[in-house]
Amino acid sequence: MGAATKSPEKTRKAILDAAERLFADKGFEGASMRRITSDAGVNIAAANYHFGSKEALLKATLSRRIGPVNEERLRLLDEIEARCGGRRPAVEKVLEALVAPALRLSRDRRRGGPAFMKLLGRIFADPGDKLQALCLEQFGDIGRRFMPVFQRALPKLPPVELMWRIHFVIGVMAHTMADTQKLKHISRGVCDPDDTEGIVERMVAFLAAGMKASFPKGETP
Amino acid sequence: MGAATKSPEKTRKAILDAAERLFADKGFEGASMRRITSDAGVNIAAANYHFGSKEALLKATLSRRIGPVNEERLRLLDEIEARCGGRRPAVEKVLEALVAPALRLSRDRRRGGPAFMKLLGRIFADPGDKLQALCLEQFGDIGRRFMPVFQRALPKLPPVELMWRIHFVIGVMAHTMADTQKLKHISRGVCDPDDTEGIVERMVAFLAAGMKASFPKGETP
DNA sequence: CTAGTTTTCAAACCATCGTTTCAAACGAAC
DNA sequence: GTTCGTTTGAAACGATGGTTTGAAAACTAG
Repeated sequence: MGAATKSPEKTRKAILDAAERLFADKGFEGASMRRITSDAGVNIAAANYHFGSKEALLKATLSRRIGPVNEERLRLLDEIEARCGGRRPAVEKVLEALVAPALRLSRDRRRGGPAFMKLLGRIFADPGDKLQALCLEQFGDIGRRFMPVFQRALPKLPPVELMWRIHFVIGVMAHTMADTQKLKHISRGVCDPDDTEGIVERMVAFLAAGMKASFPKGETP
Repeated sequence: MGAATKSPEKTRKAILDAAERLFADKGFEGASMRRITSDAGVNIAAANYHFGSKEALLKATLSRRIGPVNEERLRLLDEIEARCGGRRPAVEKVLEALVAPALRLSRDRRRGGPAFMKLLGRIFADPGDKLQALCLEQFGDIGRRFMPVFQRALPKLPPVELMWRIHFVIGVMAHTMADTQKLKHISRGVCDPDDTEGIVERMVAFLAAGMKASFPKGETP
């Protein structure tokens, strides 16, 4: 009845690591189970034995990383609300709670690093039915938790406008997360994609200004 | 020696239309030549006969639409520079020249519509080697033309910050272009993705505020 | 009309895909 | 050591992928 305690977990991890890198590089359809298991140094049947299917493997690959990130987001948000008591929270802080944990993940090479960021950005931009549903499943709670806090931080902004702006925020996040090196190439080394804290600062400054902007139909909140 | 003048162009167009829709919906790897040609109502060999390969078909699909959009972007930018003479151009106008043509394309159902926007957003978010190169090939000129105008519109913003912010702008564009219906679903119908001019207004307002924001290291331009 | 080219078609080719099978190897419990 | 559930391995399955082939069909030119 006892399970083998060492080897199975190693193969699971090896498969997840290889899947993370290959899904990020080639996309869901572009990465093959054969290449994944080959890179992981295990038999192809082991992947289906441990995860059931390719789609389930992708799901496991995402969950392994997104879980902790989302937990830290919620923790930061709790902290913000605790500190500001009844007063209205600063948009900058809320944005940072949303943006920073994901971006910081990119520096922790032991926990996924650039590969997973690329993967996340790719999944976000994928209009495929299944990946779309997977997205909502992984981020639905975050959306429901952050939305009202944003609304309290910007009480004069109509809900429609707020939704659009959060949509824009997600676009900036996804695009910045999806690519860590292209900008360095384009800017000929001027922009450093490894300066995570610098990027967080810049994103928060940019996004906060956008969130607080006066909106087409009228008043400035 | 003479070419059949009517039918071949119809098949080419049918293939391009089907490819546009399927590449957008399923991605490059996810869309099959068989499905594309089947949807187009032509034989599968016709695609390889007219375009040579799947990759060349994608390239043709992109070129057909991007050309006119980029031309209008440059036209609008010329117009802006002509009107403001030596004075510094308004960031809002420059942003609109960059953003509006692509977004307006989505309303012209005869010229591609939502399918192509989805496709473009997808290509942008794709970290694959070939698609990345294809992207730079199609948008390199636009970047080189817009960059200095943005710099003149925001003279006090250091070039590094400007590059990052343009990077953010591209993220918002790509994400908004890539998805026309998801937001409607999430917002339970509150946000209308078909209100193109409204979206342009909102994006320009949001992005202009972000571009003009004070930056971390110091002064507000 | 005929000759010659361009375009279409059904079929086949060969590779690769995700998944399954089933027997061998393994590890812990008795 | 024997037993039993867990994990791995090589091979095969059925399906689908992009691409090619060679002949029929459609067209233009003379």
